[in-house]
Amino acid sequence: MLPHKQIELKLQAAVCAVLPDADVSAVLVRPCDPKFGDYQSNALMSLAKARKINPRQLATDTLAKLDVSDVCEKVEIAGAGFLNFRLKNSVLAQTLEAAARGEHLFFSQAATPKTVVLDFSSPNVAKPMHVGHIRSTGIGDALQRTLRLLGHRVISDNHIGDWGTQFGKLLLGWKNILDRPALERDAIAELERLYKIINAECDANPARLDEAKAELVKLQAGDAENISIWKEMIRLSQIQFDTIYSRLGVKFDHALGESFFNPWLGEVVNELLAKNIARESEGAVGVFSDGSQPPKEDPFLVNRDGEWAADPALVRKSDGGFNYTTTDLATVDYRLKTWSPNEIVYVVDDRQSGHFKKLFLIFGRWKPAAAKTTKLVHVGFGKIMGDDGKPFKTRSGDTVKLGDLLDEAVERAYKTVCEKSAELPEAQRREIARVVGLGAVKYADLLPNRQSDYIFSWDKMLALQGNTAPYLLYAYARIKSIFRKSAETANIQHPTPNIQLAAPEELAVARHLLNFGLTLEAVADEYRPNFLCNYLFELAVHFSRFFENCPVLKAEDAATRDSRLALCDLTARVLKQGLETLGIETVEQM
RNA sequence: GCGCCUGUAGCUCAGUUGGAUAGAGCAUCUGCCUUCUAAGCAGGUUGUCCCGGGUUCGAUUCCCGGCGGGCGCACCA
Repeated sequence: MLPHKQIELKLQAAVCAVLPDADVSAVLVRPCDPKFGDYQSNALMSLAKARKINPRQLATDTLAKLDVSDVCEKVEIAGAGFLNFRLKNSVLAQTLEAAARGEHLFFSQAATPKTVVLDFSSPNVAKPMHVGHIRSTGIGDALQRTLRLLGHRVISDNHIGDWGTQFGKLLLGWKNILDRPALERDAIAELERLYKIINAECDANPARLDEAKAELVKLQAGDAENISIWKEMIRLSQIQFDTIYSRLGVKFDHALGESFFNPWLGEVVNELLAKNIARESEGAVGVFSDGSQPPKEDPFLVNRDGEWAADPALVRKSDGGFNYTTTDLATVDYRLKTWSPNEIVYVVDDRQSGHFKKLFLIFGRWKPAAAKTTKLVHVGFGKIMGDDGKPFKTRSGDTVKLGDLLDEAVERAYKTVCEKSAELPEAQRREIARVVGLGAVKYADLLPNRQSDYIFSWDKMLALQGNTAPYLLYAYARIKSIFRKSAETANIQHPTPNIQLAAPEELAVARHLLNFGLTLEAVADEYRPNFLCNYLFELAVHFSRFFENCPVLKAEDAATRDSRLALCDLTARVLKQGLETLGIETVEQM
């Protein structure tokens, strides 16, 4: 067990001894400013506050019941009632030695593994994947990797947009103005062309719109020709998705598109009607407020000119068609029945938060028992903006295609690699550029707090200094370089390492390594990969200082050298594991 | 109009149960490559945490009211 966890458990026991009825689940030990110690707990102050007792007295009483002398120096009470813990140097070294023997990598498996359905990426058939998809795909994949690393069971499901009204227009276009050679050259571009032309025609000409609707009705009725064209459009789109996902290294367990849930939509609506959760209104069927919460917080109500008016979630249109709320409900039901998850997590643009609020409330009314055991979570994120502060577009004002974006990132990285490492063979420079370019895009997307919009900047993500993927990859490559040199040198052996921490730079790296697991847990709890980005950046900074100040291969003696080699190796392993968890590859040399 | 999100250094952004003197990168200035990769390191400068109240030992964080920005508001997803 990692030292901070030992301290935490003992502290909780001590608090129990002093305050037997206290809820100690919030009594936590967190890393803190090094001037105070390695770890700190401020939980006693809030406990004391709730009980109106003197916090310093509580700290003193707790400390009397607390014996952490096996792992810590003397515990200090500071300020209004902080407890400051400083690890014994020997404990730090032992923890690192255990890691060097492969017993752990500074994190542990979750005590109670969860089953989590992760819904992310969700591109649309017949449309190019664009820059917006990087967010859902990257964040979702990082969460998938983090949860799995911590021992949770993850079912990732790509809820592809393969059904809906747009297919009426696409079918009309396919039948009338399809350019076969163009389709073979670039299927998605051709499908996009069809859609744009027909869409414009429909806007201008109601008769054309009726034709499109007729094609859609035929498709929904199972017309053989329309079904086969529709399937072909899905197949062509899937090729595009697969190409992108393979470049990004993203994998899904399932890709159950919207159409998969078609058979159950009518049933869902009937059930909602039967249970009086939904009712008819203006020919459509919708779920309305049940008055269970104050109007201000009720998403089924909207205030118009001082009056509270209904703002229902429609589940069946007046023409008999279904809405995406219906599909999402059928999807929830399927997931419950198939995987019995503890959580279903949707990694979707924040703009859809209203939809999810309604969806989750309907779920609670529709499946009250399941709602007690399964938590639905919307992990939202902001938009990507251009440097003009407006949504990120190409110069000509089009959306930026994801494939083009990745190409450009790799190309820009290639130019830099050629400047910095001209001596490396061409193929290796290409490979470095691929890893650095893709890594830079992913890292830049994961670094900001997901809920805020961020400004997309080639220069920032590939500037190769500061908090960027290239900086982290560079730190990793520098470590690997030491080991290449070490292998070249005769007479150097690395037996079971005996870790000795003396220099402040060594201690800083060592302490930071110990917090890897805490960081992973925070990422999983809050669904925030940016915590891991910042952790890895700090690790790289600590390592770079160590690298500058502490010679490894030229250390004063063999014991120091071997200890430092072990520290290098552990740093490399955490960097690699951490980057991998963000979906970013590493290179041995750059 | 109503609701949701947001406002932190010149710029781009972090800020983990409310916690100690609010941090990083960029930019800018100054040093450091016959020594393991200088895509690096060391140091200097940088703040009305939008404004005003409230809660309390303590507020960038929580509550209320303003102001500014973004987004969403019945048959698209």
